[in-house]
Amino acid sequence: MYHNVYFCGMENVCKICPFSSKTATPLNECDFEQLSENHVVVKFAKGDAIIKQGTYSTNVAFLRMGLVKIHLKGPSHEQIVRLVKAPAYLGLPTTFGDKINQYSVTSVTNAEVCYIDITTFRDLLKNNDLFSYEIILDLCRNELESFHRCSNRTQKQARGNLADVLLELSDRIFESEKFMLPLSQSELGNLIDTSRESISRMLSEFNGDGIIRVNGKEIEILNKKSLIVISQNG
Amino acid sequence: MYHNVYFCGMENVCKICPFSSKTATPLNECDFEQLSENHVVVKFAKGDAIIKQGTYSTNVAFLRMGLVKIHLKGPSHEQIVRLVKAPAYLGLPTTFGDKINQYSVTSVTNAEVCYIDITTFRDLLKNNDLFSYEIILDLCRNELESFHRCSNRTQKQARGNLADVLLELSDRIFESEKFMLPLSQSELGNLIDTSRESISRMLSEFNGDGIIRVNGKEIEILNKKSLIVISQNG
DNA sequence: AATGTTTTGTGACATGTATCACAATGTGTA
DNA sequence: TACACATTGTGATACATGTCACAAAACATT
Repeated sequence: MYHNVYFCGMENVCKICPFSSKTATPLNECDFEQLSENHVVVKFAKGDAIIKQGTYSTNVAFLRMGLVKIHLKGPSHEQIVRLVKAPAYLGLPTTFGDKINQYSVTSVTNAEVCYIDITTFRDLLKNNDLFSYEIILDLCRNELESFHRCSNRTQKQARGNLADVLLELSDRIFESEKFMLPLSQSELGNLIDTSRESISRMLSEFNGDGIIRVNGKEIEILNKKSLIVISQNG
Repeated sequence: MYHNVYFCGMENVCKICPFSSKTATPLNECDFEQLSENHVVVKFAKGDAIIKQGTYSTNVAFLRMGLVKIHLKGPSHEQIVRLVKAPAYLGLPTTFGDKINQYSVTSVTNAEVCYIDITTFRDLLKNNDLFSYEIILDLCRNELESFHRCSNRTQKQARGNLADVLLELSDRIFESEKFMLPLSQSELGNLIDTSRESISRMLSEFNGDGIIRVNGKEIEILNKKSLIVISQNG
């Protein structure tokens, strides 16, 4: 675990803007200056805790690089609620809520997080309509995603959910048919609400059926269509 | 099903403000005038569809009175993702997203909804920092709630989830130990991801154990402590 | 290389709950 | 009042998946 903290110069601040790649928010001169003076970048190694449930937080965290998992203590075990890929803001509910982190965020790959002073962030929201609008857009997208995820997870059975995750990793996270599993099998279990053993059995099954090829942590999707079918059959 | 549409005069507009009862947003004179000219109130009877998944929407809906359910088509059946009590905005993700409603909203009691023209609403956001801030706060709260709900629903078994819902109805929705179930048993099943039959059996069980008293749709909570224990045991 | 620790594979078994079936009861409507 | 239709109660059965147990493999550390 290493923390490499450094202050950003102007040349790095721009990395904050493309928060939503589709509709990047232009910041004006003044905004730039404010930001460059009030934020700090921290590097995290794979597995490091970026945000810890229950702790106090006074900064806004912007994930500028890497992949992280959002997880929280459930009634019976730790639950991973989603994977988040840079660029994205982390822990906004804490920023606008009671300042106590309601969930943990842990890096799944090496990651870089940019911390912005909370008052600077709020001023930015106040003075930059487009910026607030972006934040609202993002929160709305998350809400929809939560709804869909919730209805999927609870209605499908384990095979379907695992197929979903494999497709998500391939399509959205790594954008490749072949990738290294960023999570252990028990983490995958926590993500789709099933046991470690079931994950192991299902991966073997998919492998045996020629749908994927498993080689250690390396996964190659051989038959995407089958995966989609599995993911759709309840 | 009856629709009683009427335009609001100034005296009604104020009902829009207490969107978050804790931190009501003060609107200035100008805002008031804009709003009173650009919104319409519609009454819905119990069971009416307020928003229908898949339809196009150009208005912001503000639930000023009543109780509604948010539900969407899941892979195997309709799923109720949450109950929402007035006052609250409905369908914000649609407002800020692609204008196609991603979920349905149906009234569970009689309800009154105030429709605000979308551009008026956006202008309001632009010109009123506090207002945008309220919206962001609300969305953040929803995100947290979604996370917790998701981890509860998937980790607890049916008894625990039913206990949860009964407690929520008593504490948050009706604020009374005794209330009429606003949903049928199959709707309750869709809410906590279990079958209609299981709901029936569990209600009988709770009734037999003296934890609640069931009389038709009327429920009285006799032993809240037991319900809490049940809700916490996975 | 040797050793301890974490992760993975797989069998046997227990169990919560979905599903089917059908009766009973409640509710709205002509 | 009567009839159709939706809701609820309850038994019998099936099955997906959690849990336990233990071996094999992978990985890290000295």
